[in-house]
Amino acid sequence: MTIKKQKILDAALQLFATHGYDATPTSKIAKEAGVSEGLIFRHFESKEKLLVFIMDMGIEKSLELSRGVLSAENPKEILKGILELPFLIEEDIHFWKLHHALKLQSPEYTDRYKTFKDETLLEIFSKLGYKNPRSEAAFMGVFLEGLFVSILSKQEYDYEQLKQIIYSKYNLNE
Amino acid sequence: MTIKKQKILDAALQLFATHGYDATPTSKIAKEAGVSEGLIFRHFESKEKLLVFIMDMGIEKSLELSRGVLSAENPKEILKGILELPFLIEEDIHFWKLHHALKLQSPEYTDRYKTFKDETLLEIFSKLGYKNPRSEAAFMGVFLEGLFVSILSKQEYDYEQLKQIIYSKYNLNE
Amino acid sequence: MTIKKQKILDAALQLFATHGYDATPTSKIAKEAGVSEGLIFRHFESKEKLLVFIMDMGIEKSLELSRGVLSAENPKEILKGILELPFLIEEDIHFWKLHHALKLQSPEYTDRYKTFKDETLLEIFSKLGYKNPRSEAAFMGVFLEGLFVSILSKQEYDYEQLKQIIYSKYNLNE
Amino acid sequence: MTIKKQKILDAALQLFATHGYDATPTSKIAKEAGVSEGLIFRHFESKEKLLVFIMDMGIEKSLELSRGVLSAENPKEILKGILELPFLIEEDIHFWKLHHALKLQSPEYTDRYKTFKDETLLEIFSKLGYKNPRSEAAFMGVFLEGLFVSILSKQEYDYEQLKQIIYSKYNLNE
DNA sequence: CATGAATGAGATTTCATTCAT
DNA sequence: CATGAATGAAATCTCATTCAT
Repeated sequence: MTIKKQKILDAALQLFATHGYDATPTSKIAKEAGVSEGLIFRHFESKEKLLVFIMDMGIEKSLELSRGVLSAENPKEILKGILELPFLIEEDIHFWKLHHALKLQSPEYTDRYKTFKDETLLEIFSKLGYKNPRSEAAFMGVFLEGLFVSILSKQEYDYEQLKQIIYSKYNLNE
Repeated sequence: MTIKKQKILDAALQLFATHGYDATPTSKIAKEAGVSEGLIFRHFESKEKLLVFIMDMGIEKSLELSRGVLSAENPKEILKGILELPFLIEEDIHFWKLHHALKLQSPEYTDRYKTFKDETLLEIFSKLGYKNPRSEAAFMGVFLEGLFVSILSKQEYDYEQLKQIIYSKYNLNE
Repeated sequence: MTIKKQKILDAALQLFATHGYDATPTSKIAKEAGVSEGLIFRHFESKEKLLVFIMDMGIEKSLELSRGVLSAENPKEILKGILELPFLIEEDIHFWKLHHALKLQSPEYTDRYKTFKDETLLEIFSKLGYKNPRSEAAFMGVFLEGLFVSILSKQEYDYEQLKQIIYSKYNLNE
Repeated sequence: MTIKKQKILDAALQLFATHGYDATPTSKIAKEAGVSEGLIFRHFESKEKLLVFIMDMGIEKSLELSRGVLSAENPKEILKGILELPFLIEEDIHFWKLHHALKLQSPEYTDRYKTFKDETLLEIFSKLGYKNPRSEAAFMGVFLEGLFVSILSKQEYDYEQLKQIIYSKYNLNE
């Protein structure tokens, strides 16, 4: 990976996240990256493949991070870890903004992560012995989704108290 | 409102929602609406003003609907009503998809609704006598946000059970 | 057919014929036609479809002309007519230059005419009662091909004498 | 001549012949030759000089071949030899396809061969004692041209019979 | 001799917008 | 009110060529 290729990736991610994929011309990416416009196409063939590359990389990284969190032994620890995940997006905020923007209108770019998330939650609550794990997984899925969006849109909630509500619901404080 | 103007609005909303504002050319709107491209500009001046028109109309309608729900006397009834709101979007699914898509990347089009929602929730939980209404409002805000997104993205959860979790949390079943 | 659309066709045919399809940018066509570059694509969608349109039109016109010549009663008159065809290309010289240029490298644009020509020659010599009509058709096909190319490349031959050689071969003089 | 230089020549000739000079990017030549794009320019300076090199080489080879054929003593033998020339192009089919493609639209690359051909034919028929050698040369020129094109475009004629027609015309069977 | 990253000019195409009818 | 021809700016993409290694 040459420096310039990396600069293109950085610039593209930031611009796609901030203004949207369709609203971002390759000329702007090139300028932001300090690179000729042609180089984008030498490295990525097309604007869309650049997007795919960015999404694949980001999802791969996220999956790795998530798998780390989920490798804990104690199921309650895993649940605590999952609750922390939304707060770990800060450093990848651009990726997650883009991810979120694509989710509804171009789900093909984000499906891989969605599948992983759904399956993981279901597994967790099965392991925890809930009699209706599917229902609990749904609740957590919905709540986590809302948490993600709230953090992404910089809602100024008291997130510690929010977490407490979940902690007491699942007896995570003991 | 002539028939053709309405057709333009319908086509634009559907296309903006499905593919995104930037990814939708006016030519496609015109074709979908069965109308000449020029007519769009005669009625709405510019593509952006067409978007603003659509968003304003949609938000107005939503506020009206919400105000209906919120006019109930009993605060618990209001809360029940709020919980139903995410399920009422089905018929305005295009508007809400678009709303959601704009929220993060072009918040200027959606701020009016957001402000309304935040203030309303806070007021409800104050009325209900919670000692920390801001915190409960945050929880419900986050949960509702997740619920919206889940419904928008056609997640096949068992939403009745989900509601029950909230119902028991706030003793809405009595 | 608006005037400008016709101007585009004229300019494109002339430039494609003179410099080749690939060597002719649409910007040059637009300038030559006195038209905005975008208009080319409004009318023809793509540069290649513009080429197809030109070729189809030209072939249609040629087939019509040819059918006129071939409608004579007397088979010898028909043969005379065929021999005149290469000399009728002067007014469509641009089309035929382009036709010739595409024949070997992009035969898909010219096949329709080729098929017509082959079948017609065979039919003629069958009607004339030659015992080996296929062979005579081949000879005339080859000779006509050479004649076309020679005229296209402005070879300064004495074409009257050339015709005489064929006339005496097939006894067309009596 | 290094192996790689030769590979570039082979690939370029094949691609120029098949798709045309303008339609062939240097990147494709490089890929086809299994060579870096830069190497093309190290060896040939520019794409156009590569074309010139190819054409000059090919014409030189053709002239040599032709001179062999024409060195026969008996003028009728020479004529027979000339009639065979179109059938010798099989092994240089790519060169001749390219030659043919350039003839009308970029004659500067092919003039050398044309001049040679015209002068040679005239000389032959003068030596053979025809009273109108120019006219016979024209006829043969036209016929040969047609023969070349027919063979290049893989027309499935019975070429033996075609040759016989010429053989009897010039009493070459004696 | 050879590579491959990089450029910049230009090619094709798209698209919001204008305007005469 | 409505059309559709036309524009011009900008978007995506291509490609011959250069250059450091």
